[in-house]
Amino acid sequence: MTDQLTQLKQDFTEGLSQISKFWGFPKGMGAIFGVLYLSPTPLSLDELVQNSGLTKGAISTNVRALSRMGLVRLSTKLGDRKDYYEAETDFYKSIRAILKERQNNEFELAIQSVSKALEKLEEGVGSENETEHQFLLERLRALQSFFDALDGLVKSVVRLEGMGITTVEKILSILK
Amino acid sequence: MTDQLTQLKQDFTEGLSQISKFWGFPKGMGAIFGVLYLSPTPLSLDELVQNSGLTKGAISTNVRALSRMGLVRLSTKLGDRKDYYEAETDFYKSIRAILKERQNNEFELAIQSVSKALEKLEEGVGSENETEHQFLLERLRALQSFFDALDGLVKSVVRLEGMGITTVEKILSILK
DNA sequence: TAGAACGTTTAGTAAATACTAAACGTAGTA
DNA sequence: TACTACGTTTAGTATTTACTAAACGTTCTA
Repeated sequence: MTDQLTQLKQDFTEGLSQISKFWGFPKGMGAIFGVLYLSPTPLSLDELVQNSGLTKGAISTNVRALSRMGLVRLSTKLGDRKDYYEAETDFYKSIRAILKERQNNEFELAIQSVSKALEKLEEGVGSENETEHQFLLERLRALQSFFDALDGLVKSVVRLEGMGITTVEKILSILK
Repeated sequence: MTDQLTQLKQDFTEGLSQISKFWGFPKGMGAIFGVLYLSPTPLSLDELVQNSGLTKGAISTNVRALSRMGLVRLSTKLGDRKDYYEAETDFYKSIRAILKERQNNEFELAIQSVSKALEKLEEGVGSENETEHQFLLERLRALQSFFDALDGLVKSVVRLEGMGITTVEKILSILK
């Protein structure tokens, strides 16, 4: 392999590392995905060690996270007990998986914290000061309906089966 | 103010802190926004110190970031040299501002790293091995067109003037 | 049953990040 | 000019996070 090509691949995975970090994922996750995405064949854990510079442990945990998010698929060879990993190439599918993953964790909790507060207000907490009570009710209700809208959006994207470039184009046409 | 109400407010800002962290922003940013969002009147830096538990320095920098993202507005009183801050209540407006902010920074760079790699490939780097060269071209082109689609989406959202709940509903109707 | 070849888990460490405390700059005020 | 009231910047620190190295458990093989 030419040095230039090696360099190109390194730059690419470096770029993906940045993207990964940017979206709040570990840098290494991006790097691992990058290596897999540029590989024509599935790679074993040891091959990933060689190509990414990370150690087994790090790759083991990161690759598991990637699998959960649907960005990486596990494959095996008959008579070979190694695990092999390959990059998912349908990014729209991945988006759905990632949203689904996030939905269950922190996202739902965020919504709950608002509705919990709202509940208490409606039960009468703080109603001694009527104007403030009214103000808080208003604000929290507005926030809740915003979250509900987002939640609905996320849920319907997660449900979506045939999402792809045409879906994006349809949305674009709405946004004028 | 009742203890219950104080507690409710604290729980709420705690919740916003979590959300903030989740989306890759400092925890304190969420807390500051939470305090402002629950205040009927704009607050000064010192009032924020009292209500958020953070120090002046932290608030100064966080509030600036919030301003840039359009989540907080600065207001002043005549004959008073303090700065006063209030929460933006139009969240759709905020989304646009946040996307705009992010677009210019990391997001664009990510796209560039892909197209840079693609460029080199098309200039012939790595073409000694024809099948691999072809493979890499294919993969990078797919990734680039995905990024382009996202970029278009983000750009049109940023441009959007009257975004609101109806926009969300329109999109929902498309997603069936 | 012993050994080898795996992936996983853990304990410790390095690196990144957000904060505090205090110095600082600047602009109003006596 | 000196003093005060601000917001900002900086240097240092605490906390969090992601990683390494190594121990570990399990499964296959001789």
